[in-house]
Amino acid sequence: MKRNTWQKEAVRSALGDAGGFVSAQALHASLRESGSTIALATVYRALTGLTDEGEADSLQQEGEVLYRACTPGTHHHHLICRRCGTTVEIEAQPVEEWARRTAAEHGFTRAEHVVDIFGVCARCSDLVDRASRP
Amino acid sequence: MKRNTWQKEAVRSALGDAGGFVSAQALHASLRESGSTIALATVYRALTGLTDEGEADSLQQEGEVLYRACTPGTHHHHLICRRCGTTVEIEAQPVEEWARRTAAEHGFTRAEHVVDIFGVCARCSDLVDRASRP
DNA sequence: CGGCTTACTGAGAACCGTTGTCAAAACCAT
DNA sequence: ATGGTTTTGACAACGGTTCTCAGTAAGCCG
Ligand SMILES: [Zn+2]
Ligand SMILES: [Zn+2]
Ligand SMILES: [Zn+2]
Ligand SMILES: [Zn+2]
Repeated sequence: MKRNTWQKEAVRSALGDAGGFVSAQALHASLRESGSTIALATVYRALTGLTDEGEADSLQQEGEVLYRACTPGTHHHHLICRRCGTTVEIEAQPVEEWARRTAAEHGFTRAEHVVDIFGVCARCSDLVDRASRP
Repeated sequence: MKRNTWQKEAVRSALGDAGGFVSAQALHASLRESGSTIALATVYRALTGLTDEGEADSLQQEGEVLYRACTPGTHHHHLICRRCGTTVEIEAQPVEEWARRTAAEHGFTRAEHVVDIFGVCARCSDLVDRASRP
């Protein structure tokens, strides 16, 4: 039987607070900073669990896996700030259809797709602009 | 000054022969099998170089980076067989526009996008079907 | 051609994110 | 409370990639 522990809850909650995509290590660090004694391996295990249960999405960037608390049960994509990780969930029916059609046209079966947009969010763009101007 | 070595040429050629996405380690293994004495680190260095010069595309899958010799100078996406790595380059103007518009709508700047379709190619689908049928 | 500079290579160590191991802790049905 | 079982924490191990550095060899110049 699956058990509930404060560690799992702490990870779920910290992931929610993060707002955007974060790495397991970053999440672990922020938990420790707020006084938690949770172990790194436990954070990894909790994140894997959340992902399996559909409560979190994950993606790979620069050799590490990033996680985010996402709306469960919905197929969606992401618009992610490269600077601060802030993320917007986006749906795009046209893209879904295009993907399905393209795969079929080339005889591919069991097709999945990866569609993500990386950019610099409004707030971060602002900060960059300000910094580069005297 | 940049120099030409048989090692770089060997990697370029092997990558071309591969046809689809392959890992640095797989490429190294296949080079050794065909008698080459090239070192693994050199394969990594050559692939990094080819990627920087736009002669190869790369993507991450399951914790490793895969490379492919791609049409240089063109923006395109990929339809990739999960089983054999066979890859088709695809262009999708509607998706390009959608990505640009979506980023702009949310105030994101310097937007890039990742759009790839993973599936099982016709040949591999065939093999799977045959195998699962008596 | 032969020498010289300097980029490149090979071998292995180091690195880093992640997963495995196992004894100790803690959850929870009874 | 008790006991069977899951989960945790500390640390070792792992796998892909990068770094280090001494030795090799491109390619320029005479
Ligand atoms: Zn931002
Ligand atoms: Zn989709
Ligand atoms: Zn295939
Ligand atoms: Zn595109």
